[in-house]
Amino acid sequence: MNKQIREAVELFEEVMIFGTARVIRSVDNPLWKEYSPQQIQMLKIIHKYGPITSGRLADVQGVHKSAISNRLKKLSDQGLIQMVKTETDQRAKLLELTEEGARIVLQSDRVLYEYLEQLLSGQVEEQEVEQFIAMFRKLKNILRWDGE
Amino acid sequence: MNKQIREAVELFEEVMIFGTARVIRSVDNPLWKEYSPQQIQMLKIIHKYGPITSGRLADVQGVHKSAISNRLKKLSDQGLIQMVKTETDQRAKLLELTEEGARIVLQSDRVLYEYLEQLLSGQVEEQEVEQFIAMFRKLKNILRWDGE
DNA sequence: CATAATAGTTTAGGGGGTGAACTAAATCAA
DNA sequence: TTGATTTAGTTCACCCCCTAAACTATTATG
Repeated sequence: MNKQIREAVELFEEVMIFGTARVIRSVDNPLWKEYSPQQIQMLKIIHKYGPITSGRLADVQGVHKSAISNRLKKLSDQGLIQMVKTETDQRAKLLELTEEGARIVLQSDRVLYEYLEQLLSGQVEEQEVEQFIAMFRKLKNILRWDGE
Repeated sequence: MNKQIREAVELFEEVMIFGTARVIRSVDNPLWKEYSPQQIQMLKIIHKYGPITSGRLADVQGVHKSAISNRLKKLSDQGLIQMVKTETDQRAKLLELTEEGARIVLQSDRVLYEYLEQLLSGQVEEQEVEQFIAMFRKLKNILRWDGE
């Protein structure tokens, strides 16, 4: 089996699978202590895709509906998400962010931005950032989780 | 704030933080159903660094000793890990893989290899693999979790 | 109208993690 | 040497994540 590919696989595992978890744990910010990455992701998805149903959220996050149900309860208890009435389907619940929820999303963007900036400062060339973007765009497309 | 960096941060988040979890969940293989990524990682670390103590494992995996204790119990119950006597320090427990444990490590390498191969087949140029390796080597160094 | 499909919730069970309390062994120091 | 302190690991309480199956309520369909 191709030696080069072997190294790629190993790096993929070390950086993506094992490394990511460490990075997340090492971000030292109250916002990340208070909300899990999955909760933040849920807020971001709602922020981006406007009023959205639980079911759709489950598809986008790639988990079962029950996982969303659970998160929803926690986040709406904290006043970050609110329900909107649906005229059409009485079963569906449309979710949207409260102002506080939107604030958290913006704040979390800043936190990650600052963390990465500090992590990368002086380590990366302008040109490497371009390469990084190109490669990660590609990765995103390849991994293109089928749930769209 | 720099638009290019903003995109890099967003891609980092989408691919690394959110994407990785999806990839892991979507690997459809009995081995990955039976053992968690953290369990696999623990086996690999023991495989690579020979007889090793719990404490050292906690450092390498970047978690508390109690998390390791828990995993250790599960994995040794399944006969993948065994204890070696230490002559020097009676408190320390040196861990090593059983033959079955070593088998699992090799098998798990194959599973990931095959999964990625199938995922990337026809999507990636030879040259891109080189770029990928270069960039991930760099990422690995930058993220260089301090626990060595 | 009765049956089937769909949206969400709930519950049980297993994975991950932290932090503090606790045992036992090793070290240090008076 | 002995008493205090540090160190290696375990255990426990508590939280998050997830799946899968059972269950309600509403909508669609034959």
